[in-house]
Amino acid sequence: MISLANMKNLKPGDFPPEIKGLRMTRQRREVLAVILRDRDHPTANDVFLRAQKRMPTISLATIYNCLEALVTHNIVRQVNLERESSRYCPNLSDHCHFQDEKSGKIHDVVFKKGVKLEDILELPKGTEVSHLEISLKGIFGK
Amino acid sequence: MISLANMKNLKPGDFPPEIKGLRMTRQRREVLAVILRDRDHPTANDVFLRAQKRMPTISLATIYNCLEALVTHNIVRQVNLERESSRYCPNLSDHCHFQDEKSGKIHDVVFKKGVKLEDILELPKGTEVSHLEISLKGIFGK
DNA sequence: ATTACGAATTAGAATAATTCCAAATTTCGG
DNA sequence: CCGAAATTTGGAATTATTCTAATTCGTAAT
Repeated sequence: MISLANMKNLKPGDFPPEIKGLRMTRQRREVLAVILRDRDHPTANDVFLRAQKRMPTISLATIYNCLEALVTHNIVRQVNLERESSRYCPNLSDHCHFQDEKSGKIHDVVFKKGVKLEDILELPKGTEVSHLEISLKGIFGK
Repeated sequence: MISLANMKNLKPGDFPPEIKGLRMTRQRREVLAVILRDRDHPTANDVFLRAQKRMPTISLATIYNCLEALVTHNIVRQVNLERESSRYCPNLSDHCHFQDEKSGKIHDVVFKKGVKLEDILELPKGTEVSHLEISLKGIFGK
């Protein structure tokens, strides 16, 4: 599992073993470190501003490139809420997203144990789900 | 219930009674008629192209204005799939959307009878859901 | 019916997020 | 260490959507 701890002393070439076919660059390492550090579902621009602190020459285009690479390699998940800009999330376990209308904060929400999609939805025989996104908005309790 | 049939001879001022506080204009009537006619989840631009056939002077800005009015009055539902442009759906009953990767077509999918959100998700006490969107992608069976 | 006023329409400009481009740089296997 | 292939970069381009300000329209009250 990739964690902030593993990231700290990562050098080029040190990509965690589960990541195949993805070159390690300083920029990708930094983008991933930013996303693992504060797990607050930052936008590409948020990531850009944070990455710039430690790497002042990084460009926004690179942020987008890195994020795309991390997303297509299933290291990071892209989260789309309504028409807002995409956000990025290092939590790879099954979960959905709840945006609190008061604070704007996004919370990860997990499924109850044993819940299966086919128990919930009327899907025709032979349907294959490759992608599922559930997003909620409202007042988040607690 | 609003239907295409009701729409046909609608004159200004003839807005269906369940719609309060929304002025009836030729443009809104046409936009609504387009959405009710082919229930294929058109984008704003799709609606524009179709509305233009019967109303050649209508502008895209008006399409957006009308759609916004219809959406905020709960006459039409706005559907967001990934980063694509918004689509519009006249089906107001609880349902979610499945985009078939082969055809690109979007299918309405309903919940199994008796399924409640709180049975599915771990939501903290006091959570109030004001908006829920579930979207799926894959191969749609049948 | 006519009026008046707030609301809606329009074309075009503006914005925001994201993608594209082409040149310079970097990574990494051999 | 070398070289091919991938990546980074700044800036331009694109796309969906929103904004603006002038004109027109819908409707409630006369």
